[in-house]
Amino acid sequence: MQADASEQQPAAEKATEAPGKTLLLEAALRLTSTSRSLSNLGLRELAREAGLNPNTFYRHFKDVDDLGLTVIRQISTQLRQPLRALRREAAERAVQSTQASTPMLFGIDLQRGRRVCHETVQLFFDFVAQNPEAFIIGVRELHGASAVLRAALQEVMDEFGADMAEDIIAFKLLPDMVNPAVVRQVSNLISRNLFQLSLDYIGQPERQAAICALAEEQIVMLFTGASVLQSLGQLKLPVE
Amino acid sequence: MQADASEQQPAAEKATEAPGKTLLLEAALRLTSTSRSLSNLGLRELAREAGLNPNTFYRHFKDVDDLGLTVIRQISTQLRQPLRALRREAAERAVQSTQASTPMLFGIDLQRGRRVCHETVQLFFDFVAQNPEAFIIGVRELHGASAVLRAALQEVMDEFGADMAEDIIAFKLLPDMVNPAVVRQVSNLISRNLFQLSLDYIGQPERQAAICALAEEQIVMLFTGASVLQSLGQLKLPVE
DNA sequence: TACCAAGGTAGACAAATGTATACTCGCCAG
DNA sequence: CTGGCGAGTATACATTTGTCTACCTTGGTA
Repeated sequence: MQADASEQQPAAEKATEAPGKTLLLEAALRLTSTSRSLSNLGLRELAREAGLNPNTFYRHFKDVDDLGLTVIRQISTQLRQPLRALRREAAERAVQSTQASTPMLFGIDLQRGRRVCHETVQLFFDFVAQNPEAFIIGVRELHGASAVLRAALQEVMDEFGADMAEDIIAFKLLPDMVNPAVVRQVSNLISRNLFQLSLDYIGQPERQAAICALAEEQIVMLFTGASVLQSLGQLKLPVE
Repeated sequence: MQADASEQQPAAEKATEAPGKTLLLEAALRLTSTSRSLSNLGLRELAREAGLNPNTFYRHFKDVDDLGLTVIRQISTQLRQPLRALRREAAERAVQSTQASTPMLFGIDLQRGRRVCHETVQLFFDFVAQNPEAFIIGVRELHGASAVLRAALQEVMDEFGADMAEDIIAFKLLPDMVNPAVVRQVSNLISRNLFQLSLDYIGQPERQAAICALAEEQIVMLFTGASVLQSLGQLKLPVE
């Protein structure tokens, strides 16, 4: 705790990280996305994959769980803002091509909703294709054997859901009358589902178009259902 | 096949299997639902947990993956028919208490739908509470590290989804006009989601009521959305 | 100049793992 | 009675793993 500002910045950037640490983290990504699961990769195997001495591990991590947490944090920051940015881009792109005709239905503009949805899903899966390991690890460890990692990833997923809910409200993709709590609920469901679908997308390249379409339909269904039910006063609010 | 009276079943009615095999399978259930994941439990640890000699493993299984597949098959037969039976029970129970007033909406009977949904979800989560390990393992290995187990479980999940779709059509829970392919799609989504929620249900006993309600709302939303969109001709059919 | 800490390596060791070979026991058929 | 067979055990061994202690290298700083 002193005025040494040259390095060691907590949550800023990973500007100057030890090369070994980076190598280990990359090795973890490689191994986990193929053979192993984060919770159970040996530190020796890890070092081997990274081309380092086993003991180097101890210089940077305490546990394997410690490394796991680091990976998850890294993934979180790697995905979160880009996903938001991408959503904004999609929304603007869709709004931009708006015509005058707006046949409303229970307070929802179907045409526009579909367009936003289409763009968003498109960009989302492009993004998935560019960061496959992150998604594989994310979904895998979300239900993995390690309680610590599960909890951490659960939190990350919640953040993603919250982001999405915020954006939905900001862009008025659902009618104003829909309760924010319901929006959050829908968002959580959608983001969970999108992450699951991302694995299919990665694993079955021949079905990519179908998967996109599927995701789109599901989202539109949920939005429609929520709007209709809300406008009929048939929606029970999520308790606590 | 024959009336051999000499029976030995410890806790479950496993026809006439070698006691060691049963012990090993039970041990696998115990270990997997807590600490480990099917894909990576050692056969020695397994034998230890079962109170057996390590080599006994080889008498019954070739690999750990072999054992994994056995466990999955066992889980599948353990869940599939009971789940269907439970759904029928719920449907009948809900239909039985039907009054005359049936305010239709886009071809869907909201009141009745809600009742069936409520009963089904209720019974489903009761069932989850009675077979926690099966659900934990199911969801965990569905995204686990072993490709073989993943594929096997994916197939199981598809069967569940197909069952559900059949029942939805048989019980006319969605209007006839809704395309069967769409029904299947909705069913898959719902069953995926229910399995995910089952983990929350198991892991957070204090939120059980909330989770039930959540599941219910989500299902109703999807059904409503599908019906409304279909009746407006706004549903794109899933390709291929 | 000397120092020192961070990053990385080397070697060693007990423990655990997967697997092979060989043994035991109870059972039913001939 | 005997021989084979399914199920379980005992022992052994090479490999792999996590972890400890000690050493080397580098760049910055007092």
